[in-house]
Amino acid sequence: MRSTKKTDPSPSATRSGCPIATTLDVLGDKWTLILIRDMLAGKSRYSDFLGSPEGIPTNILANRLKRMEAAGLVAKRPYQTKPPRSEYLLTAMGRGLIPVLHDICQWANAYIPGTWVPPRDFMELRP
Amino acid sequence: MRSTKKTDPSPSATRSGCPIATTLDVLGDKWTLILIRDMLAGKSRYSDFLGSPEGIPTNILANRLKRMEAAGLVAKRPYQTKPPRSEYLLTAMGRGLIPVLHDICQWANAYIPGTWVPPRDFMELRP
DNA sequence: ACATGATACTTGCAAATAACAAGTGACGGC
DNA sequence: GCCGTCACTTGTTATTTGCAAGTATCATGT
Repeated sequence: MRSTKKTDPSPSATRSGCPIATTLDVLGDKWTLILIRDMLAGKSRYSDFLGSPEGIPTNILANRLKRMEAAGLVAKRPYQTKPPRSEYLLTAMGRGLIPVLHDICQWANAYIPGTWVPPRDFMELRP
Repeated sequence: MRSTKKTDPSPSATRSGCPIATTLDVLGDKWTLILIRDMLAGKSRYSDFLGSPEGIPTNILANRLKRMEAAGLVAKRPYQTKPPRSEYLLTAMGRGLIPVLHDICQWANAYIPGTWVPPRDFMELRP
């Protein structure tokens, strides 16, 4: 029998070898890229992510952090033990998405009126 | 009162003005970018999309085509009337996603082993 | 010592969404 | 008329999401 006890990190089955389909299997949802954006903007702690304007629910946040760790996008690193606390940092794989995020921003600014122009330091990030 | 009779094209509420969040509100799911990929590869008809290896369900396909049309990503154009048949073509907005798709392919090829290298003519597409 | 508060989660449950299977309507060919 | 194709729609069930509330671990104040 399958042991699906607590929060399941996710399916992790890929639908095809297509790079686009496989990528969507990893980050094809409404929250994962938001978290990567936050991490690129310097956020690293649970409460940081909760503070973002989109308002991610706590259970979704915990679940996404787990599956992002499982996927290799982020690394969880303890920064103190007394109350056990960790921070979540992007791996090279995670930072590799910077060009994708840049393109998305430019696309949104070009085609969706009302989208904010990102701060320069965000657009100057390099993998 | 709102008339939500048949297949609802979707929510269309944006969570914030962030270009990334707004973009995810439009195409942050597992199927929309797959359809855009297919259209860039020359597919334009309902049965074409059903034939892709990922196996999109028919109701999801109909729903996504509707919301993509509502979002301005695709245009539905009748190509015959006798049995009423239409094709779905990318708009400039839809083709504007080409750089995003290219970056995603390169990212997947770099970080996810086993992903196919896209055909050259796909990687040479320009918006 | 004990209550209060902060941080990082987990759990329960209702609502929304997705997947699967089957059905419908408009034709075209035989 | 009957069969098949294409483009959907309609049920029904399974999975995922969102919201509210609860829990565990410690720090700090009194």
